[in-house]
Amino acid sequence: MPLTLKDIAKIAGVAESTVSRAINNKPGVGAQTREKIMEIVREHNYQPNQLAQGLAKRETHLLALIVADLTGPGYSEIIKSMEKTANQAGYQLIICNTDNNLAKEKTYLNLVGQHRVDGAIILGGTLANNNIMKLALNQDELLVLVNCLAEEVLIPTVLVDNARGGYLATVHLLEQGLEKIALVMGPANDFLESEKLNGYQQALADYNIPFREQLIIKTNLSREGGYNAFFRVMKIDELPDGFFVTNDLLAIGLTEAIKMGGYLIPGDFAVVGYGDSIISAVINPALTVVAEPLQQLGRLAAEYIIKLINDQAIEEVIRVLEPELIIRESSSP
Amino acid sequence: MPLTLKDIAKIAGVAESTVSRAINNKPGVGAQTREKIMEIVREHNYQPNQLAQGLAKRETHLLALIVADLTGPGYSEIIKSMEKTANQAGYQLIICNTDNNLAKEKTYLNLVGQHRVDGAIILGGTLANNNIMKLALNQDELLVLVNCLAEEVLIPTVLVDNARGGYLATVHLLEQGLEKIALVMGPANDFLESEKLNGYQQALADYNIPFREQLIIKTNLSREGGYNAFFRVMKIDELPDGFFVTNDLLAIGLTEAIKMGGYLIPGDFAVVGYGDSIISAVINPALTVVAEPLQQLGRLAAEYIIKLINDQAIEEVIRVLEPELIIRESSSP
DNA sequence: TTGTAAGCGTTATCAA
DNA sequence: TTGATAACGCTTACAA
Repeated sequence: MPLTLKDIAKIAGVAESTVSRAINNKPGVGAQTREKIMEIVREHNYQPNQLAQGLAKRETHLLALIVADLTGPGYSEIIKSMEKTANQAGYQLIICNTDNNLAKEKTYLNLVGQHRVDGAIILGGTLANNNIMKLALNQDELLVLVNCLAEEVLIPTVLVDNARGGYLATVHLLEQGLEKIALVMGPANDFLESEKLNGYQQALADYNIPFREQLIIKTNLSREGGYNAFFRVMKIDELPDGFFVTNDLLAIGLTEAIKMGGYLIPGDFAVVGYGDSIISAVINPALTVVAEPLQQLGRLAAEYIIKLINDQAIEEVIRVLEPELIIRESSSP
Repeated sequence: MPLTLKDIAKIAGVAESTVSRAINNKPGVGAQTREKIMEIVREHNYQPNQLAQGLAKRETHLLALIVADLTGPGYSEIIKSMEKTANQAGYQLIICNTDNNLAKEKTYLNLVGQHRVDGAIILGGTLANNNIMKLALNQDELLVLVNCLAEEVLIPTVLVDNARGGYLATVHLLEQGLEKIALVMGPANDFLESEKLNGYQQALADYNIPFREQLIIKTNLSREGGYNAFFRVMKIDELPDGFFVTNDLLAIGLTEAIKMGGYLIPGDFAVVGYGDSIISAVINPALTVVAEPLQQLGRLAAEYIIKLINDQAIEEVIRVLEPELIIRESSSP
């Protein structure tokens, strides 16, 4: 059973309030008394009970990290940097993996409502907008969104400019002299995916290349999806000369299919992927990719929620980060 | 400001203690009263303040997940399953990324001491045995170890039989008719790595193949490490015919080096890796690997710590899980 | 500068 | 079956 503040007060022969002031570096304690108290605190390695502190101050120093699937691409990196930033400010992150399960998501959002946590960060995933809207509007709960976007309601958000990413990838391929660029992407109802499509279209427009619906392959974000996408595209009348793939798994499948078909990358088809995971470097040839600033994403999200908690102003409510093109072998002639 | 138990009591016209009994399904409340109270609870969507509950009951329903590096191989999968199990039992996981920083590790272990969490799970990493020993011995703190092992002190542990993994990999190569099997591994002071070496040696012994120190390449767990390992091994007098690589990154580097040298896998060199990540399937040719039961690892760890918290007996204090060999192209003739 | 005492929202003990 | 009331460990007016 650890020592309590009361114990320390007794040992020091002062009142509890004096000890409280001393350990919280608050004014109103004589230098002598303060030193004496701190001495005892050190000696006994006293640690305040944060539960009691939380109850009295009505704060937990806990943050909920709500994520649909912890194993998502780049999430470890994002979370690591998030945790680091939060920790430096004295906050801890609670893992809330919703498994895309609406009931679980609701339960977790409730943590915020119950004042179990001081705020929540929602990372990626399709948003159950209703839940979030309720939370954000009806109550004064603190939320930050990362790599996803809420409709109809303004919530502080940090995300990567996926349209820009799509634009960069497509322009890069166009600059290689290619004109028939296929886009292999996930479901278009996913906001992140549709943004990449927008960027793709914008690039074509800027280069006066007509948009062809046939070249857009929407599939599920899996290896098989990528694999089949290639053979689907090979059935159209005019074959593509390059591919922009919006996801790692898709890229794996696609490149396998290309090789399986006896074609060369980038000789027959140039390929640009999305997300700079280890996978893109392992794929042969090494994949040119649009890289997202994962660490920055995590850090900013943590900074945002902590600012919110401390009633500090946030410069940009929707903070958009720039992706970067990393050129490797799969796209150079 | 959410409703409190007091508010409910006032509305129901009963004492707080009665409400407490009712919502906690405790005996000593008349059926009528109970129903009336629960009605009001539902109507107002009352949620008990868990901080206050924790203070009164001296439990937080929080678990610390202490990990050296969140981005470790397979950790997402382990953690996901851990979180699921914990959550089903009403516990939440707090992320504690130590960054291999002893000071941070100490701080985090303190969470347990401060009764900020009910228990802690330590996942992988080199152990600062001193810290843990103190915690486990001096105080009655609750700890579970996953994929690491404490010396000198008995702490409930869940881990994969890495010696068995090394054995399986080596025997598989031997069964292919190979006799000169090189082992590319990380630093031998890492318990997990040295276990794999043990398994390797046992396999050789069982097949009456002499152990040759030359064939053991110890390097850092990186892509470059794997790459250089190949060229180091090519300098010895009698070349190997197969490789057992204990890590994904090493495998990437090694296969690159083999191809760079103009050799074929498995024609010239068979390769077996460790850990069934997506990477092993991407490497060309697809890698035969020793796969670890990641989900089981996470689930059991959570179950263990919860049992510990509830004073339930644990069947095996050190629970050893079996790895499994997944045969792909890199090792078949 | 220091102490007293009332909260924070529960649970638990003991009477009634 | 119920209700007061004292904890739990800390913060914070308000007094002294």
